[in-house]
Amino acid sequence: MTQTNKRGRPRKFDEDETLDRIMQVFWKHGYAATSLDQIAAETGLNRPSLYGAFGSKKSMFLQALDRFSDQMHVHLREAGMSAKGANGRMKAIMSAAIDLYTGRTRLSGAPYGCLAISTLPSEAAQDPEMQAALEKMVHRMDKGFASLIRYENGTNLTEPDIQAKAQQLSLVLHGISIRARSGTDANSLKQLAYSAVDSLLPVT
Amino acid sequence: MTQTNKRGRPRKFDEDETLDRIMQVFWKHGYAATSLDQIAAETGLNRPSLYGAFGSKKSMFLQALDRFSDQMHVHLREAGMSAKGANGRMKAIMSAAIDLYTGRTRLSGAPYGCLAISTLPSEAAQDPEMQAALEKMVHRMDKGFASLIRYENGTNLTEPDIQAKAQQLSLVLHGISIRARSGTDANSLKQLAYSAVDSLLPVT
DNA sequence: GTCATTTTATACCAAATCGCATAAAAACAT
DNA sequence: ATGTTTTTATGCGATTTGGTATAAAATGAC
Repeated sequence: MTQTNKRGRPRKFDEDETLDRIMQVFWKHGYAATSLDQIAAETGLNRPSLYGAFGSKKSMFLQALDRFSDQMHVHLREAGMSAKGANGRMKAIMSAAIDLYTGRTRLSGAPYGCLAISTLPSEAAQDPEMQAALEKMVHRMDKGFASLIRYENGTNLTEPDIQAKAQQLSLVLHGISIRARSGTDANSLKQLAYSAVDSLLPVT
Repeated sequence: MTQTNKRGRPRKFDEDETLDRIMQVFWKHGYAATSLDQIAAETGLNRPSLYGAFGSKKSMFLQALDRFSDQMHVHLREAGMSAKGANGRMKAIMSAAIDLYTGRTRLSGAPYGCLAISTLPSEAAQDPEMQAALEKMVHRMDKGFASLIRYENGTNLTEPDIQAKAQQLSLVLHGISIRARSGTDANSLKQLAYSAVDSLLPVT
């Protein structure tokens, strides 16, 4: 056991809660348009404290993104558990994602779409780290969908087919996050998503 | 006929060519991360000239976006003409869009995805004009796909079905533009797109 | 209590930002 | 030529940017 004795002046803020607030600011305004002053105002901290806890602006953003990714995948995984069969589980996941994108969860307070899809593309072309982060997010979703299909599949689909279907579903969800950001309501999005799931993973 | 006599000092630059260059800068860096100095350097003009010709930064961006939208739709329409049947035409359109997204056309010099999908989402939540522009881009694509399906359809699909299919295809293409921006190569994207088209518009 | 350590708060800095004021330059009208 | 009009070029200027230096404050160690 490492000693966890706190030396020096104690922090006035909770790191996770602060990172949640940071996430919200980036989620709304994107990366470039967010200033450290905005973040300071929203978190109640001042810039030196922010820098001490999370490093540079980019480092802060990437940490918020990781946190978003983890929380989103927990959220979707839980939703997937609540139904049966590939078709049903995928619809539940789509529904949960759309709730997230349209501001109907505790994680998302407003219809800001997907943090990654809404903010990373504008940075990806000028910053390899941002591009890598985008690629990682996309691949993580691909892998998650593939493993669900693989698990629920009655050996009907070959592995390449599984991968292809998973990518198709990711495509659809990314497109849906764009539409959520453009103002489309949750019900319309769910109709779209369900019909996409039905055509890709028909009920057996 | 209004007299088109040019009064005053003649311009040293071509407006369309300059707008093309402006478009490239926004395409690569997004809206917020692009500075007027960058644009000035890239176009060879100085800021007052830019302002005189195109107005504010946002006005410049929206004009570049309109130009992109028009040129893209010409590009896709031409591609659609080159094939027969709903399935074939849609595949040709997808292929042309992917060429555009991956920097394989004269319009796009690099694999920067779609100007609209790569840059607008990050601005949409804080600026209603940007959100409206994003919505307009999405709807324009929906309408284009719907009219193609409607035209090629042998009265098999009802109008709501046509709209739904069109939106599905838009979803797919938006997702593909995200992947293009994340670095996926053109061939992989085309495989994805073709298989999506086959499942949504099967050959009769 | 005194020292070491860590966080906070204020203030600063150099660079970059958008927009515009001002004046020179280049054309046409008369 | 002289004046009018439009574009160019230089440069200002107030604001904002990300990051940090400095010092005060708050804790534990001894």
